[in-house]
Amino acid sequence: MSEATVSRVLNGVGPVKEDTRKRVMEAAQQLNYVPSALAQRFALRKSGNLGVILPFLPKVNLFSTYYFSEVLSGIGITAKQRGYDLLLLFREPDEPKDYVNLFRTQKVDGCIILGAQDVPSERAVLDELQQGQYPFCLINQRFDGKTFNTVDADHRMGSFEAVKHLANQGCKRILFLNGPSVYSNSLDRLEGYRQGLAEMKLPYDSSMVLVGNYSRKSGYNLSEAIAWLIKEGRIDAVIAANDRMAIGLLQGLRELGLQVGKDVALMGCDDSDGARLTDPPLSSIQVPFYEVGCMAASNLLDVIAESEHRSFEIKLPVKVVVRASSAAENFSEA
Amino acid sequence: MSEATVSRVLNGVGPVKEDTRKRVMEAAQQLNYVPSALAQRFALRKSGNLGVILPFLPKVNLFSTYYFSEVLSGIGITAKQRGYDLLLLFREPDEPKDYVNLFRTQKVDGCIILGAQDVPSERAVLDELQQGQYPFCLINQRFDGKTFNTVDADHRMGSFEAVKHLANQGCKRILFLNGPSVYSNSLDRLEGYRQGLAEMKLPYDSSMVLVGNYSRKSGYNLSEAIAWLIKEGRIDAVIAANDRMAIGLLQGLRELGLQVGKDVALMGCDDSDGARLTDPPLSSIQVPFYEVGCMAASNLLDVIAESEHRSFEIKLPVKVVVRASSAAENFSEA
DNA sequence: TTGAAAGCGCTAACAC
DNA sequence: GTGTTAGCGCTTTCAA
Repeated sequence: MSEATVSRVLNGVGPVKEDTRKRVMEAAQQLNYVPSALAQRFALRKSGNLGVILPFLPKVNLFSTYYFSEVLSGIGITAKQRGYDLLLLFREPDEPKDYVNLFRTQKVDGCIILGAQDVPSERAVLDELQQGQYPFCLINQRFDGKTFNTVDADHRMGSFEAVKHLANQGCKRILFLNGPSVYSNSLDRLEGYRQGLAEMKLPYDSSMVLVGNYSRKSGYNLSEAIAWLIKEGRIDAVIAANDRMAIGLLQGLRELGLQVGKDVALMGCDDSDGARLTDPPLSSIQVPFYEVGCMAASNLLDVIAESEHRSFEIKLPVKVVVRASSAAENFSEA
Repeated sequence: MSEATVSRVLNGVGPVKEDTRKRVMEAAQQLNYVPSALAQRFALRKSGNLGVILPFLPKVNLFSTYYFSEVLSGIGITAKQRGYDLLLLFREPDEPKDYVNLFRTQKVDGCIILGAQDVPSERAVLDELQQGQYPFCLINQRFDGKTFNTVDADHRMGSFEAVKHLANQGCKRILFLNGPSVYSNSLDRLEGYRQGLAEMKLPYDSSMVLVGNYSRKSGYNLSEAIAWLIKEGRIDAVIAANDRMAIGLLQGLRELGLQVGKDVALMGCDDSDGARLTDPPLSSIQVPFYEVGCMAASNLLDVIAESEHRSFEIKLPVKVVVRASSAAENFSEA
């Protein structure tokens, strides 16, 4: 029996007589034979790997581990179903981001980039990828003026709905604690916030937007300033652009003698694990991170399989999750 | 110039005249040439991949994402430094755990297994790996009677010190809320707890050990029973075998009108992100998960490189972190 | 110090 | 339907 026949049987391609098929299968069983993925992939000139690029996470995680685990699981499960392996790539602070070499060395057939920032160096590298026709997909980050493949959540709608929710609870002056604008998230959320204020006919001025860096500490550090605004009656609600900042703020406000959910309404974004742990529990915007991961992997693998140059920009819906930190019955204004 | 020479230059092996070395390097630069890792690995019959096997995580994470991110980062950074790529392998509930095929198909040169359980099927598969001389390493899990490569934290010492700490705060009757015994962690922690009680001459009887499943919910569900014990004066402190259960318990006790840190002292284990988010903040046992990951990767890669059959069992120290949930000045007993 | 050539374990034309 | 053969892009003997 020839090598080629065995290959045909094991890959289920080409015409094979049922009888020989059986004999091959039996022999393989007997000899305990499994084909070498290494050799297969070499012969096919395809790595069979989907690369996932993680941003550098300093000791104090600016990104929540929750976010990454969810997205990663989504990608991992989807890739697996489609016969791909997941290559996890950790970025380090100093090193140049030569995503292109990942492809040129044939380590990956496609890659998904997490935590990208809208800065010139990143734009340059992504342009290079696109010019090389290397399949890649960004998660949770858009680049204005570019048509990179993206899977994102509808963050604009999220803060829009958050404002509406707070307004319906009786809040009149809502502060927005945003994150850095290198993340398109931040811009989207800000836009939704302003649209929400307009929709609900609530006042806005630029002093009602503060900026942190998405860390818990940055929320905590702003708590004095925010406590003052609350005590002065200048604001009666806060939306933070992620849960971590909201939690930091909540802890800071408590230390300053203010009760979140009573003296002020508070909402986070992401609906991470932590939102359920605080006292009071934190209202938040639920983002389907797992599905984001699935969509990214699935669409990217489609592109790879079809080797067409279709591109995609997917936006998944989010949902307001109301908990005690913003429930009307709790706070004085209502 | 021959193929062989180029190979020698790029890999820095064999004798090469400095002049030709330069010419090769320049040419490579000019042609923008990078060798195909795929072909290299095929020729060398080494995948260049370190596999990391993740346990199946159902929707409600029994394992904390914190734990995995830390361990994974440690593994990832170490592997990268040593020229290895990380292959992330998600287990799924039904599928057979055929770790051996990972090696036979040459997808990995070694693998690190997270979240292994001491159950017959897992033992069988690990035995198979060992008999096949395939290099692997367990994280945070020992198997009695086996000499598998392991990197673990000194969980026994952790709960031993936790008991001592609580005793020093004036606690006299300490309940232990353990996790399932398929994890060697749980057994180690139980042992440390009992040794600690003995050391501090505190009473023990089997009714002082309860068992949850490491989820927040399981801690929450036991809060009624535990509240009763507290109100009866039967216990004045609780050590939970992980933070998640401790946090669930804390939330449950609060709902039942008990103040943790005042009516009862509480400690968790793992010192996860969540320990800082609760009110009061949770005392816990800090485990160097990042270092655990580094050690596992580094030792396993040594074994692979030396292709000797050395085996290792490493135990890293832990540290009690005291926060308000167990601080003497807060609670009535002191 | 360099080049020629064999071979790693598969797949895919192509011929039978 | 099945076998023959030529690669895939490297590394590594061996000879020069």
